[in-house]
Amino acid sequence: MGDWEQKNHLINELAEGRELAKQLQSYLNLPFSPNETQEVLVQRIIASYEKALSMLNCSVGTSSPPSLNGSPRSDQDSDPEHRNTRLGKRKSMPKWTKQVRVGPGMGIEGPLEDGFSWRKYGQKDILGAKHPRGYYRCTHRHGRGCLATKQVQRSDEDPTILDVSYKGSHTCNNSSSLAAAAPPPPAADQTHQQPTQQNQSEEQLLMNYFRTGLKVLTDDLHTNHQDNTVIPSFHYPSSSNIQNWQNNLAENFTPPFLSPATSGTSYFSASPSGFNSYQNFQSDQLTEIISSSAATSGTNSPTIGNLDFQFGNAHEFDPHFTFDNPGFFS
DNA sequence: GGTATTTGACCTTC
DNA sequence: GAAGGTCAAATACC
Repeated sequence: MGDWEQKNHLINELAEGRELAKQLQSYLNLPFSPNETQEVLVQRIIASYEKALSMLNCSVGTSSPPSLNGSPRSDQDSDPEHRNTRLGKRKSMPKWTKQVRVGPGMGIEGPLEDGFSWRKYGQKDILGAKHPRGYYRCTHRHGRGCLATKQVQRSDEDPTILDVSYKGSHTCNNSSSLAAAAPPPPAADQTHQQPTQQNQSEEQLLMNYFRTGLKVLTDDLHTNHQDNTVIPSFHYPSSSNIQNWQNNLAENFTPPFLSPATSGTSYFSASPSGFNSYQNFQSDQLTEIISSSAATSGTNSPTIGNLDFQFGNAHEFDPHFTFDNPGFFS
C-alpha cells in the first residue's frame, strides 16, 4: 500500500473515531440515552482506534532497533550500523538538540548537569564556528554498552548558550536527576508490547524532558537567567522506536475524553502521569508537530510541567521543539 | 593506580 | 581533498 493511500486510510479511520466520539458525547448529554447505543458507540470507537493503530504498526513495525548490547569493536566493525556508530554516522539513532544557557563564566567544560555521566572523547574545531565542538559519550559505554553520545558547542551568536546535540539513548539507566525527578509511568496495560530497555530509556529520557527538566526558552530569556535554560528539538531519524511511541500513545491516549473538536488543530496535554488528554487527533499530522504551549502562545511559562503538545500543521510549529522527521509514519 | 581529559591520527562521507 | 566524528596514546588529576 502506498504511503499516501495508507495515510488516507488512517485519517479516515481516526476521523470516524472522532465522529463516533462526538455521537457518544451527544448521547451522553441526553437525559435518557439508551445504554446499548452508548455501548455500541464505545465499541466502535475502540475498534476504530485499534484499526488505526494496527495500520501504524504495519507501516513501521518491520524495522528492528539496532543492537545496543554491543560487544565493543569487533562486532561493530562488521555491522554497518555499528560501523556507522564508530564513524559518527548514527543514521538510525534518535537525535535531538537543545540549547542550554550557562553563566557567562562557564565554559563547555563546565558542569552541564543533565542527569547522565559523560566522558569527553574528542574536541574539534568546526569550520565556520568560533568555538570548538566537544564530543562526549556515556561513561558506561564500555561497561554497559551504552551508546549515548552528545556534542556540545558554544553558540556563535550568544556565547552564553551552548548547543547540545544528543544522539542515541542511554541503556545504562544511569539517569540520576532526571529519572529521580520523573520516573517513568508504570505500564498501563501489560498486554501491550513492552519496550525494550533501550526504548524504555529513550522514552524515559524524552518523557523526563517533557515533564520535568525541560524549560522552554522564550523571548523572555532574562527571566530565567539563573537556570540552565534548554531549547530542545527532537529528531527521530529512523524507525527504531516508532513502535514504542505508538504503544505509548496507545496506552496514554484516552479517547473518551474527547471534547467538541475545534477544527484542524489537535492538542495533547502532558501531565505528570503521561499523555492523558486528547482532542481531535489527526494521526498523519502526528509526525509533523509537537510544540509547546509556552513557545507558541508566547507566554512566559518556562517550565513544562503542564506542557501541551500540539499536533497541527507545520506552520504552527515552534522550531525549538520539534520532531523533525517527515517519514515518521511513512 | 584508576579515571578523566587532551590531542594528533585515522576513517568515512561528500 | 575537506570536513566531521571517533580512536587511542599520552598526559593530568585525584
